[in-house]
Amino acid sequence: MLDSAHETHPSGERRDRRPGAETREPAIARRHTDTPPPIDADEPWMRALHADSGYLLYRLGLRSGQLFNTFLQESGLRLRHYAVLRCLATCEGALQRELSARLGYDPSAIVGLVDDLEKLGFAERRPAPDDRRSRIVVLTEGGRAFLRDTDQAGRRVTDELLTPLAPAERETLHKLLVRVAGNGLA
Amino acid sequence: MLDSAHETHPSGERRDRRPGAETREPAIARRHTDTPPPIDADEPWMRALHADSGYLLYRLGLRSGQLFNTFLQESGLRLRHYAVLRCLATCEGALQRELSARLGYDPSAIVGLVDDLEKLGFAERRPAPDDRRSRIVVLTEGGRAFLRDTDQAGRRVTDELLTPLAPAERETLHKLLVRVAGNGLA
DNA sequence: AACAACTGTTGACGACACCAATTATTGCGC
DNA sequence: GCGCAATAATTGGTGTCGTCAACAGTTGTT
Repeated sequence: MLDSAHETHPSGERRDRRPGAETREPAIARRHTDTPPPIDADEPWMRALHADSGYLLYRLGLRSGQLFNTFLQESGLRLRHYAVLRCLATCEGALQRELSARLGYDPSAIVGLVDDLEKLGFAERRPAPDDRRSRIVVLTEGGRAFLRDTDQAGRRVTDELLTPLAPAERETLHKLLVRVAGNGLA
Repeated sequence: MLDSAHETHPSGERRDRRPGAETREPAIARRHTDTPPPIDADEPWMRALHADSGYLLYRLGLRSGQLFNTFLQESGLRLRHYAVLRCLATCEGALQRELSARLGYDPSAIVGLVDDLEKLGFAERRPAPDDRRSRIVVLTEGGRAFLRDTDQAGRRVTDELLTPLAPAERETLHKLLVRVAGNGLA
């Protein structure tokens, strides 16, 4: 699975982007006379949005999510299910409240996710002995097997995303991302 | 308008995350006996998902988008409107088709976005003289004024997001993000 | 016993990515 | 010139997702 996660753009005419020499190619939309070209690239507010790390992060996050989902689609899961599974794998049994806090998902979202995972036999809810409100969610053997089987393919997703980066650069990027994520959710 | 783009979390009880010492705090969900702790942190598939740059990117992108939207919310716009505006500011008149390609949004999404911008008087559609199918979208004076007025606040969004990073690190991160984004959309 | 706080749960709403279909128009081949 | 594939903008529908409000069962406190 997940060999060619490339056909994201069925019609390959989406990538007419040149790295350098941006912000200038009227070429086609250049003849609606009325307004004289008031483009002053000097004006700071006229910079491209892609020059903004925040927006870049936003777009890249989207692409990353899509990539993860295409990788997971044959298993019937989606990224958020996978996140729950991975979380369960490390904390070994967690209240839904904890999952919600750790993953940054709304408590109501956890319900559906755990429902699905239970239906697939990847996790199950158990009563918490000391608090009858809570349910403890644990990974089943099936869930463990799934994680084991898909681990390698999962790594390939990030590999694919970071293709243009050398290993050392990926490390740098990762450290920076961790720093950025650090103060808020994780 | 739009001075303090900070009151992002009305109820400040969402960020109980500590930067260091993650992945270990059973503390509460630690007593559902049945399963013996089969946690082998050695097992590679048991690493936390947050150790994955791809997932980190996904979460950070989400946070970035939220931050942008709270910054824009008083103006009635959302991030995607803002992206269109900024795109128009640099290319000065673009077919909707071009906006779609540049921003990576579906053509059908552009329609609604430009509709909204037109309603707010920030942009307008003009007929393309050589192709009556196309409409050329141009920034109005109002749109230019809006960009001028909100520019500083816009920068503050990225500043806020990258708080934990020193200026040099932000530069590094930005360069890496550009590289990653480079091969696909922008 | 009464009351506030909390857990899981359901429901609704809006934003958004995605895809299919439609209309008006263009360009091309015959 | 006439049909016909391709294209720009548009509409509509579907599914995921983030967010909030409300609710029931349960806990802890007073």
